[in-house]
Amino acid sequence: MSIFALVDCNNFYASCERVFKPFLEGKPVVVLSNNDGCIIARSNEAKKLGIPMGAPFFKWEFEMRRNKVHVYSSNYELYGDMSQRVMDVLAMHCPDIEIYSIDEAFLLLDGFTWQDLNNYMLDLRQKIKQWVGLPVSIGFAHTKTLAKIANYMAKNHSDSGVFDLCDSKVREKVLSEFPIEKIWGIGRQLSIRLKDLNIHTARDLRNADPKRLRSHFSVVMEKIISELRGKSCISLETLASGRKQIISSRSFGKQVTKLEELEEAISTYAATAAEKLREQESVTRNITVFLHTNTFRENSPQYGNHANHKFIIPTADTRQIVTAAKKCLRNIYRKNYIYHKTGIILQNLMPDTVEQYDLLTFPERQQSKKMMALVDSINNLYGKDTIFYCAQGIEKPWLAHFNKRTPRYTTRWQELMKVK
DNA sequence: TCTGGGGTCCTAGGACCC
DNA sequence: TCTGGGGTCCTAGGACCC
Repeated sequence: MSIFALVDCNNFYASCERVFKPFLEGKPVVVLSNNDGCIIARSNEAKKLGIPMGAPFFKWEFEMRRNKVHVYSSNYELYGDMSQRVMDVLAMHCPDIEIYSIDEAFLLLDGFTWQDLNNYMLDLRQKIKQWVGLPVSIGFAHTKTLAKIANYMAKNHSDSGVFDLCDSKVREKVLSEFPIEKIWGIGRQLSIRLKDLNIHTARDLRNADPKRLRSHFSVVMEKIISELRGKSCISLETLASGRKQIISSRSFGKQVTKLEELEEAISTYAATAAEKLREQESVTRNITVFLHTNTFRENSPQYGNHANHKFIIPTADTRQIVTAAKKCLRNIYRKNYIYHKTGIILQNLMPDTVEQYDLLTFPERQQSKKMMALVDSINNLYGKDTIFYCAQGIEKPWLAHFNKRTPRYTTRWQELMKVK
């Protein structure tokens, strides 16, 4: 039987802020989303104050000030870099690693069973704390779904920060008390329907009839049951397989009504998406552009729409993608609305090596690739947006704001920490 | 003034083909 | 005048995840 570990950083964004501000240790910390809109990360102290995940900042501002909560805008560049450092340490300790999200990774420990896994994981945890400065929790078990549960236990019911769910007696006890809505893949809707069937705990679900539940729900539910039984159905996806779609969108930092501003915004997002596309060495065949007003403002007139463009020859050229995106935007733009958000989705991605040559466009395509490679290399060397497309705008009045962002200590020379 | 952003997978249903 | 059955592909929408 295989053994999977799930390594998960504790309160990742809040912990990243603490690395560079040690005085935050033991104090409540929260991190906000774009535009300082919602609370998206909380330290344990902030959780204890009852501040919920995803709550709008303005509703909690007073309460947080009263409790001296330290509030930061999100600093994705910093978090991305810190994440990379954690993943590097993990990769040094286990060759089979799947980076599942910015703060989580699965490890396949099959080759390590000759030693005491618990000690190996304790040591790994200690090294990440010492070398990167971040606290992590590690759970391990025979399937990924069980490893998720083990990780929950490590985080909430273990002093060491490591939890072993391989032992059948321990597993039986944990599953019998583990609520279904906390199981990986069971969200709000599914847990309501499962409870109607008198299934309340992970043990109840494990003991249920997989075929019957498959007909009630879907093949996903059948897999979850197998995983709970210790039969691995969800394998480790070690290859960076490349995304199947790329989205780039943001809410605006102010009210936007003019087409010109929307065009700048969509050009900016299109350029970002195209960069990501080239990074994973893909081309897109199909893009969707959407825009909409603020659905929370029920009293102002609402409008939302989307438009599609197909490329005859798949592309990763920012110029083509920006042009197509602007064309889509003009098709769906209507005057006299206050817009809140626009964005672009690149779909039907394929490797850029699979080229459908066209006798006439071949040379043009080679030029395009060279041009884009040059732009990317300049921006990689000297920093993002060293050169950019005029269509993206210069002043960008529509840009989201981050009023409480900390310096990007690890990725910008100008923002390097100063020691006095 | 102020409510995030970026993903995946599955299913149902329509269009189309033979 | 009548109109089956099987298959594929695509899209929209729902549910979930971090």
